[in-house]
Amino acid sequence: MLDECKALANETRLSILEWLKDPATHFDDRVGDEPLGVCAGLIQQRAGCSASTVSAHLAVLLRAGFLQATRRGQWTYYRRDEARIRAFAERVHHDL
Amino acid sequence: MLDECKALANETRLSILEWLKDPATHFDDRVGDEPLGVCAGLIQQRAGCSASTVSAHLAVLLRAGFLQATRRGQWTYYRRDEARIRAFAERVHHDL
DNA sequence: TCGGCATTTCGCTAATCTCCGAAATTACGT
DNA sequence: ACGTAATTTCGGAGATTAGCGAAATGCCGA
Repeated sequence: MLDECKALANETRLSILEWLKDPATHFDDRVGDEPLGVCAGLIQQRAGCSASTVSAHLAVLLRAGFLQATRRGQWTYYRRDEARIRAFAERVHHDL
Repeated sequence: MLDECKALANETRLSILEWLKDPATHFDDRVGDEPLGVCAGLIQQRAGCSASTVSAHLAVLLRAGFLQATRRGQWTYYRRDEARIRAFAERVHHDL
C-alpha cells in the first residue's frame, strides 16, 4: 500500500498511467493497436522531460506493479497491468 | 488525486488512518465511543513521535480531506471523514 | 490574572525525491 | 566489426518532505 501510494504521489507518473489507458489518443503515432504497449521514447516525448527521468518514473510504476514491460529489440514497451491496478483499487476500497 | 496520494505516501499517516477506523482497540483509554474522535495527544503517544511531527501529519490528512477535526476546549479531536474516504476510493476505482 | 496543559507554528537539520547530462548497455544495420 | 539508436544506470545538484525542540497560541482552573 505504501509503495503503491508513493508511486502515485507524482504528477508525471499519474499522467503516464492516464495516457496508457488509451494510447491511440494520447500518442501521435498510431500505436493504439499495439498490444505490447507504448515504447519509452514516445512516453518521454509526451512527458517532456529527459530520457533518464522518464526511465526512472517507469521503473517506479513497474516496481509498484502498475505497469508491465516488454523488451522488443532495442525498444521497451510499457502497458498498464489492469489486473493489478484493479486489485489495488479494491484494496483501497476495503483497507483504507 | 495527487494531493490525496501524497497524503497516503507515508507510513505514519497510513497508520493513523488505520487506527482511527477503530479507536477502541488502537488506543488504550476508552475513547471508542467518543463520536468526536481521538485527541491529538493520544495519536502522538501511539505514533511515538513528537507532538509537532504528529500535528503536521494530521494537518496533511486534514487538507487531503481524509480527516475531520473538532476543537473542544484545549483538545482537538480527529476522526475519519468516511464519506470523503469512500469518494476517494471510488475515484481510484474509476479514474486510475 | 496567573500558571499549566494541549496543540500548533516556527526554524532548522537530515533524509528522500526529482531531475539532468554523461556514461554504460543492448540491439540493429551495414 | 563499426556506427547509430533506444534505453538504463550512475553521480550529482536542487527541491520537497520528515523530524525535532523551542516558542507561540488558546483554553482552563485557581
